Amino acid sequence: MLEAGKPATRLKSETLQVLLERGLVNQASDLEALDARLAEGPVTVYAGFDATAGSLHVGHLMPLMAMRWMQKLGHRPIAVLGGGTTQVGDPSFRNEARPLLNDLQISANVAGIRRCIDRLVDMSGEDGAIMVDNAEWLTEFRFLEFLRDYGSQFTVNRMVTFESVKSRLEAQSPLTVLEFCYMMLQAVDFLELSRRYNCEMQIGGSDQWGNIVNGIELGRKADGRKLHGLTVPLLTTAGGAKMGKTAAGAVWLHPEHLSPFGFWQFWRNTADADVGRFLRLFTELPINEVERLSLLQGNELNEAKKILSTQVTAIVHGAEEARTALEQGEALFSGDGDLTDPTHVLPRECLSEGLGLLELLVRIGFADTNGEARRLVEGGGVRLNRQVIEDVRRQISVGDLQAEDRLAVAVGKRRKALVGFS
RNA sequence: GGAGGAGUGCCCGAGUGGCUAAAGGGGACGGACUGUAAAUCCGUUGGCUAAGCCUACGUUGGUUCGAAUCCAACCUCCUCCA
Repeated sequence: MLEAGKPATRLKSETLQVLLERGLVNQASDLEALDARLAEGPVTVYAGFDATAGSLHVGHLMPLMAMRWMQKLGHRPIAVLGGGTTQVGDPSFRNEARPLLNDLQISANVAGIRRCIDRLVDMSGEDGAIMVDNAEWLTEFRFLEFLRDYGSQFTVNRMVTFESVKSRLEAQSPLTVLEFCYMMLQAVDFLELSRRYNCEMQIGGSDQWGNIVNGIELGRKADGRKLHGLTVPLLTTAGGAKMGKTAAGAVWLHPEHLSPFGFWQFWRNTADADVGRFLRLFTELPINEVERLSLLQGNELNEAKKILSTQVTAIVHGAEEARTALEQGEALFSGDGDLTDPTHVLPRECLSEGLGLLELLVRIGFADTNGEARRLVEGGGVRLNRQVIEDVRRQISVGDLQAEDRLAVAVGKRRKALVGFS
């Protein structure tokens, strides 16, 4: 295992040096061979994304950043959408089977994910990145044909040794043949991509190690090709916790799942101890700049957090959105600023019909239930137009509206909304 | 196949007939402090039209005025034996 950020002087390839320096390397199948290959010239590299949700989240940013760096350095990325593999469900490190998604959900999810990836790798031009859906080939196989061609290349003996399925087997929790075959499918993906696009390298999360290794072995057995694998580290906080959750849920990359401002806020709230590492991982600032920012202390570190937030938001949502988010953040948190554009719009009629404070909080998503809203109010965490309200029976009326019929609602220090009525 | 043990709220875990919407811890959220950080302290943490009602301790039935707690069957997991 390699240590992130450690300058690797013995490496020949710039690519691997950059990835290491950025902290994007967890383990590699054959580091020296990979280094030699990368030093030789451009390679085609792929990472796969299963369509289990309508958006990718911050965890997926790691392999995507690795692909961006590689593209910058002249390599060609392929983003593989798991339209086929999602029909099976990856059992890696899971203690029970995932609920299976139907075709409709999968294709909707594929569309959302496509949109996320689109922003992160450059698809333009002849040498641009490629996006493919593995349903393209996986759905074409006939069962007997598949078993004969590929089933013969895998032994169950070997397959059960993988850490990713071990705990499931040891716990005697049922692992269906369907799920068990997932690793074969991902291996076939790699083989297929090597044949179609001359793809020689796969990047994935550390939980993908077993699946990647299977692909490498299949490439060697079936075609006698030398394929390479690289995993990125698991995204954790300095506290060691798995990362990517906020009060509002997962940190999604798709703007319809999480607003660019919400995304910016997530990064703005990074713990001090994580700033340096995150700047390295999720921005493209030169490494000496990253180091300079990491050395800031105390209050000054907040500047680094803003830079981090704005940089990452720019990569995921675009420079324009990032600037807006930064401005919003500044306005909202430096003194008496308020949001300028409504974040939610409710029909005007609900005012005359009688809109309770609790209902309002639920409607704008600041609470899941009336009970939760009640607790927030009782705890003194709710403000209307910057006034703390502790009356749970408070009704919202026309008199509460400020200029342009707007109502500023805030919960806690960080959740703020501007509700418009029309 | 035989014997024993276990399944509790988001997670871990106490609870062996009424005082139990269920101890304690973690997490999460709110408050104080601060730097939109960490640490610390305080509070909250099933739902509802909140007085009251409803739903909850693997599942389904049963005993009882009353069950997370007792009984039966079933499901799942763990340990030991074959």
